Amino acid sequence: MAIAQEISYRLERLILDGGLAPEQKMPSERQLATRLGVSRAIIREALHELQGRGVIETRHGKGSFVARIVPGGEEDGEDSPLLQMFTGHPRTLYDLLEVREQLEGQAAYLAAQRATALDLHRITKAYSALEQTDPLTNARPDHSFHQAIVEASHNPVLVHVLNGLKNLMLLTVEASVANLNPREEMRNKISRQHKRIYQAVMAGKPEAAKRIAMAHVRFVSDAMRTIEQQGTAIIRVSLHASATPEKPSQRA
Amino acid sequence: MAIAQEISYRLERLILDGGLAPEQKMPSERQLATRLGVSRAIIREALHELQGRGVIETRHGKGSFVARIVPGGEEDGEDSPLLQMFTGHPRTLYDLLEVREQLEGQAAYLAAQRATALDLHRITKAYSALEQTDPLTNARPDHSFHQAIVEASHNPVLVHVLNGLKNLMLLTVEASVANLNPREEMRNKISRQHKRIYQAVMAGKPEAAKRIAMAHVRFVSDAMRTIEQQGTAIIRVSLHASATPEKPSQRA
DNA sequence: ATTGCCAACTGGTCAGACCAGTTTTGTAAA
DNA sequence: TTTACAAAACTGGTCTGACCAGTTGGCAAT
Repeated sequence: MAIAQEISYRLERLILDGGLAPEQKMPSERQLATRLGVSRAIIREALHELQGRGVIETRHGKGSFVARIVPGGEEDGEDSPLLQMFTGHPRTLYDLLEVREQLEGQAAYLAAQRATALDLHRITKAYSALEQTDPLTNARPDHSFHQAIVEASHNPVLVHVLNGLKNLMLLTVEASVANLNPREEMRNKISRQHKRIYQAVMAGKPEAAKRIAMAHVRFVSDAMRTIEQQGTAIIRVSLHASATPEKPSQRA
Repeated sequence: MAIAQEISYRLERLILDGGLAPEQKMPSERQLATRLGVSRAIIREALHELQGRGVIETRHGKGSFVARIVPGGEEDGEDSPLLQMFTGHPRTLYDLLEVREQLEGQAAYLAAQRATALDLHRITKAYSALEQTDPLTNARPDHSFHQAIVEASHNPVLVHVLNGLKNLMLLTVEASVANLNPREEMRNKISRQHKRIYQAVMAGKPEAAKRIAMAHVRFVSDAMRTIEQQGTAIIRVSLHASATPEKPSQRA
């Protein structure tokens, strides 16, 4: 075992055995280094290990201190990184769409520019399915269509990011289709937008594709805003549900 | 927050977000140090933190690996097939910059539009620091400046996504500054671009800010392409591979 | 006594060196 | 040609000594 690990182990034992009480200040790094006969670098690595384990905390200029709450077991509570804020913050949805507008736009642009014959075939297939399906009952074709375009961009980063955003969106609100489609005119407009995106991509017109795709997302965003303001409750999903991490397998 | 903590945090996020799959080998300490522009000691401290947290394990002479069991109870999913290709695929870097171009542009747009007095103060502060620092020795001011603008967009999703992309980038190549700054004219151009971005945001000119910011990223991307084609040592692993276009990167 | 400054702590970061395992590789021997 | 082995060329592990950056306490000037 490396010296650093050994020392971190010894210190942890010392703390857990009560040799060092919570809140208590530990010896300085230089002292520890001298007493234990190792370099300060090693001490620092050991301390960082304890820090990562939550056993101590360190304050610049002051020293290291035994943490108040020394975990008896192992793992403690769960961390909810940042996606917590996405809970119940409707505004986040629009932030999301704001970003999506850009990325979908770029995806359409690149797709129109780079799509191979195979890509075009896939897109056509997805588009047909979209046309022939009743959007009220099934939101998947909509997703598939957009996804096909994104993948035709041949930019794996773009695919990855948009996929992440879509997953995020599912946590906040059900896909736009669920909210918008029930409205007749909305459905028509969206349908027409899809058609124009499709045509632009197939015709290899990047600028047009981008413009239309952006307008599409923007339209959806605005529409949802309007709906929300009208008091009509947007269908939101509770994020506790989960348990169904269905993942559309995409391969590039 | 100390740099070591910051790095350990970013790496952990990267792992949790699926950027690095379990069992996968992380870049070597020396590589990370170079790419992140910090000393190896810092990298080691950060890695020890992750080690203490059980996120990675390290084997002498072999390297550090993402632990099989990552989180304390999160999704265990085995899917993260995408960022695998980031290893040794330079092209991905440009895909990344392609996406960043859009998002940084939008961030600048929104910042120019929404920045509060406090935001402007922060941006100014970051910009001053950027001006007064020797970019050769420190890439942080550059990051801080861009970050300040992104945050001024008041779009948490944008902040989140761009942060993720930045983390991804540091796995591939060190921040542009390290590669570009050594070249006198590059440094001047970039410096001028920063100035123009700064001015546009401060003046509240969204369109201009967007245009300039996008051009900035595009410029960096193009510059790196040029450098790479010139064979001038861009910070990256040299590939001895002769005639093997498809390299079956095995992981196990 | 109050103020203010400096010295002596503390942790934070860096650079370069060298040791110790592991893997690749080039070459000499079979 | 194939095999074997030793030298490179990786990887992480440790050390040293320096300097930067917050914190604190004491001492001097007011």
